[in-house]
Amino acid sequence: MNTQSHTKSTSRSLPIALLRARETVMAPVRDMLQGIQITEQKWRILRVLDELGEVEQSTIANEACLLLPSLTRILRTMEADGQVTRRQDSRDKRRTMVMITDAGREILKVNLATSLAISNSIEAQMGREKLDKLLDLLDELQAIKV
Amino acid sequence: MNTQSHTKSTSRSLPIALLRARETVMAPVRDMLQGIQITEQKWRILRVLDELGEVEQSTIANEACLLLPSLTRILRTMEADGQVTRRQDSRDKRRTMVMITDAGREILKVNLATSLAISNSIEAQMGREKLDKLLDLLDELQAIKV
DNA sequence: CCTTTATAGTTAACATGTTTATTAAAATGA
DNA sequence: TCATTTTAATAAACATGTTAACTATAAAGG
Repeated sequence: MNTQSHTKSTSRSLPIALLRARETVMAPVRDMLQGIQITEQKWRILRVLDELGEVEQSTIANEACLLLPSLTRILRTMEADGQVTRRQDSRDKRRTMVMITDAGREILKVNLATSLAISNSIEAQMGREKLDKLLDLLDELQAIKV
Repeated sequence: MNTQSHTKSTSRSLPIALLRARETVMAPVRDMLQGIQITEQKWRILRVLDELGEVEQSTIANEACLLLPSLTRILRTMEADGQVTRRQDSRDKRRTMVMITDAGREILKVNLATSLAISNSIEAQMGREKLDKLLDLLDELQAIKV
């Protein structure tokens, strides 16, 4: 008898189930992004910036679910590659405001159709209702305090 | 109007929802593991090995949702730290068979109560029914082909 | 004011994620 | 049986994840 015979087996483990589900969803997205030398993280950042406009880095970190140290590095290369601009906030000099560039928006534009096709494929296979239910449950899970 | 005004906003993005939910679930697990110098990945590997016995690396990778190159590195340090043993399979010399050691099992044993408490806390807040529903939906999502 | 505390971001160090290439061994098939 | 293909694992290179320590600035409280 193993150590975790009193615990739930890994087959119904929530962390692993979340990881597996994410792999399934992200696989085609990564395929899409690989052709244009953009990582999954940079894609999320571009989407957040396109949606929210000029925001500080902490906001990006929160929205795109990235830690600040990672974000610092990623934005450095994105700025060097001309996908975003950064400037110090004049009122609060601790803050760095980040904005998407035309080149950054172009990346979103070019991949919009593929991105939509992926979403639609998932919805077609899962069904809109189940997908909504899943998103609701994930929201609820994310909101709890353990 | 932004580029993705025709797309779903990041707020109902499945990839980010999965990521956020995972962060919530893993935060207390990481707290638990940090005290004993074990990463989340090593914890998953120990659980899989305890559950399945001696298995080849590909099986671990599949069960613990890790890529083989990562696993190669992680097992190297786990073997050095005496948490697992590795041996070449005699029939198929390509395979490496991995087994948990007593020291590895001890790590599971020591953290069993905390691990259970975390699971119970999540279940208490979400409810068993919703949690099962969520696991079902995640299983279903993971099974689709995009 | 001035000290204390909190916040935004960066840096450093190490672990893992991810892709591509490579090696060795096993399976396939003419 | 031998060339071809597939599989298991590793290596290398670069990006990100994660924690701890640190800097600069702002906010709070006396």
